[in-house]
Amino acid sequence: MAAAAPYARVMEDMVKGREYATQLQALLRDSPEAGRLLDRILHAMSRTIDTAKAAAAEEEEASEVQSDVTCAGTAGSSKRKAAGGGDKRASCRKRGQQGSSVVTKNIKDLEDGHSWRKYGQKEIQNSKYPKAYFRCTHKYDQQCVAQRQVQRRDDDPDTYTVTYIGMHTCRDPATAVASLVVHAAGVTGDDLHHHAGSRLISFAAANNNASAATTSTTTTGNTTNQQLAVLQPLKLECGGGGEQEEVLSSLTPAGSSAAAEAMRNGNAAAAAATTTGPEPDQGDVTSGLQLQQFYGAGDDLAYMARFSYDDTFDLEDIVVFGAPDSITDIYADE
DNA sequence: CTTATTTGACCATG
DNA sequence: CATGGTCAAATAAG
Repeated sequence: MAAAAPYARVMEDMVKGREYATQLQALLRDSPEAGRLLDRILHAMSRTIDTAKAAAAEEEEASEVQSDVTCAGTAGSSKRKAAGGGDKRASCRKRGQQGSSVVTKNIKDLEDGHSWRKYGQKEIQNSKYPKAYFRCTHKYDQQCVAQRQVQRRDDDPDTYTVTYIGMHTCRDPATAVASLVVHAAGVTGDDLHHHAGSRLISFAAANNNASAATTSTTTTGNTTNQQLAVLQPLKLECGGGGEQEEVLSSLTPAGSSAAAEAMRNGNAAAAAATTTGPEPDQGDVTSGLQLQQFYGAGDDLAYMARFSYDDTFDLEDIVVFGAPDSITDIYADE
């Protein structure tokens, strides 16, 4: 820091701008159009900021964002050592490689669209708040290696420093590359709450067909409970030109769970539980599915949203097909 | 019942 | 040996 390089200034302004946009969004949340636009703005700004950060981090090891590569390789690991649970953890790091798998960022909203399972928490020296450790829910049934560490910041308890380690290799419909057709048919129209308190959305069947898939009701601590119903995907796309595996059909999670069942149905929203305690102490929140903002316009339009990864693992680039609207996620970075 | 979280103990590393 | 990361038994939640 110290030297206010042009980069720093630009970054500062960008961040400020995004912050203001976020505030504006809150004020304009009653206008779907405005909200949508703001979403786009925010998304664009976030991307710009991330890109700049990544670029800067490559040149000089900045203190905020760092990208390394974890050579997890074919780390089978996970051998249950009965008594001496010794895990040799080889961490080879390579630098300058793209497709970084370690990213840290400061965010206010812990939701990131992935389902995490907390496996530990530690008090950290010089930090007021503990650090929470998460692994992908599908670590064992799908060998997903993604991990996340969350720590509330000392200076700004409203934000968390989140470190993402490893990329998701799971096929969680909520997180993996998958296309779904959803339909914004707010049951009452009122169901389509904007992100008043929570940022969940309600989807309903695209085909009017009442065979609505499972409706997992996510109850946020508050009175907001909405239903998520996702139709079977009509089409599956691969993300980012890379050859992506098959469809989400050959999933064989060992344990028969609601999630597995839902997946079999191609239902993405299965375990969408968004726990937002009145005051999450620190990262101890397990996130579920969320398409964040969704300003569905018409009542009969069907939208197709596609999730794909960024090289930075900045999850969800939601693209909407066949609809004027676009779903964008709001990312309250930094 | 199954699955998730909590939490102290254990382990690796510098 | 201090620190941070993970395990796993107990417990909570659904």
